Amino acid sequence: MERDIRIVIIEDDETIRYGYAYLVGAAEGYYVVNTYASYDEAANSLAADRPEVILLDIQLPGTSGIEALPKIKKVLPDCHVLILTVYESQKQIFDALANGASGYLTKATPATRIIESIKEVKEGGGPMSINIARMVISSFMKNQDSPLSKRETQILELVAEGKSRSQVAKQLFIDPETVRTHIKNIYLKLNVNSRADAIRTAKDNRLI
Amino acid sequence: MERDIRIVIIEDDETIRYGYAYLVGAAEGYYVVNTYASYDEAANSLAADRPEVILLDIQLPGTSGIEALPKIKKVLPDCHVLILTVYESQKQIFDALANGASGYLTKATPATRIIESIKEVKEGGGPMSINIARMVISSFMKNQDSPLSKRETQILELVAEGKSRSQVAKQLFIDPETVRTHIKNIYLKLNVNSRADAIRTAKDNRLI
DNA sequence: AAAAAATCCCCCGTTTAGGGTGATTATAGC
DNA sequence: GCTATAATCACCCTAAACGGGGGATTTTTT
Repeated sequence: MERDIRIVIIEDDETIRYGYAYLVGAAEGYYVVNTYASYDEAANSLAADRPEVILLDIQLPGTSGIEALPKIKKVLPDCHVLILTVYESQKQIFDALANGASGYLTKATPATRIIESIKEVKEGGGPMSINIARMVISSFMKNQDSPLSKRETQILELVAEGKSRSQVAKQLFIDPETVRTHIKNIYLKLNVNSRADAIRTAKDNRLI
Repeated sequence: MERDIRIVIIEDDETIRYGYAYLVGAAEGYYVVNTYASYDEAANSLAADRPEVILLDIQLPGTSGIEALPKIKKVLPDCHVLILTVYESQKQIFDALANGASGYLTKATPATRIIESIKEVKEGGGPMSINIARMVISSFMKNQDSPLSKRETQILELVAEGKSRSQVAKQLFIDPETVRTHIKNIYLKLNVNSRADAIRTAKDNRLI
């Protein structure tokens, strides 16, 4: 028979902390080693706890969840960390995953799903709602109703790569003067008068 | 009692197609309306099939899965599309999700997981392995051992925004000549001699 | 037929870029 | 203490690029 999965919960809200500890601890195959109200409180005991999975709140007093992540990974490199949060903000998700989190759960997630998720990350898979993935992707998608024509967009993209008129012209097999006219029109449409402003405006409105 | 979920499978490999059709069709609550070997073959019948979920192969003869996606979404806007593929290439995942796919399954995915996934996407959630998400994220992470100093990186980022020396200088409260020196050193380190080349090289190596 | 997009041309003056060569200061590593 | 790296500023130079005007043609789309 398999050993229980060792779990640590770091969450400042007492109700949620005890709730999770009870729910997860009651499930077969799961052992909640310890719970803490903050990372600072957990820091010295984590190594001794030897958790395989940590449920980590983002909003913590003192060291935030994001800040705690690399520290945790340092002492427990093989430990999987599941982030708990109320908000699904894009930046949070990015930061968490970039700092080594294994997954992301909102506090609305039902207990059964959390228990599933713990098992999944332990086995190498991972939970992640498609909505979160969509947010990531949407940040790459261009605005559908851009004031710029296709050609103008294409040229602005090259300009945003730092290319000069003549470099753009060569790449598109057109005259530098044509590139120039396009850039003039882009400036008119975006109401700017420099490359930097055009790039900034275009990026802000996701035209490029 | 609930209606069965109507499913269509589009997959050129006959073995896989029949295999999936059998496995999914045998599960309770799932009804495989039709199967096709290509999108071109399916195009005229899809509206009549009224599928709620489509399993769509990426590599198809004629119209590829990626090309088919927007067409499918046009006639069946509420239909969820799960992409089937052998390769987890970053570009494929991006394109698929950007074109409206609801999820992404590799062909190694066990049948039970596929059936789960169909239900999940139908109910609004979605399957997505954390590994895929990581690939997305990793494309944003900067190289840890960059040859560029912090200041150089910072300046190159501003240059990549189309800013001139004087604009960068103003923003960083330093002399344009200092900016220039930094840019020269960047060029040296990256072995380039133009802004466009520096930006390209830096982006290729994820320095910015 | 009208509008939008894409192409090219010439005027002008100002700014910028990039190569070369040098210096000072502070910080960090050996 | 010495050395390397980083960050700061200076002045030489030329050629290229930029942006504001003006106007024109052609193709595509509506």
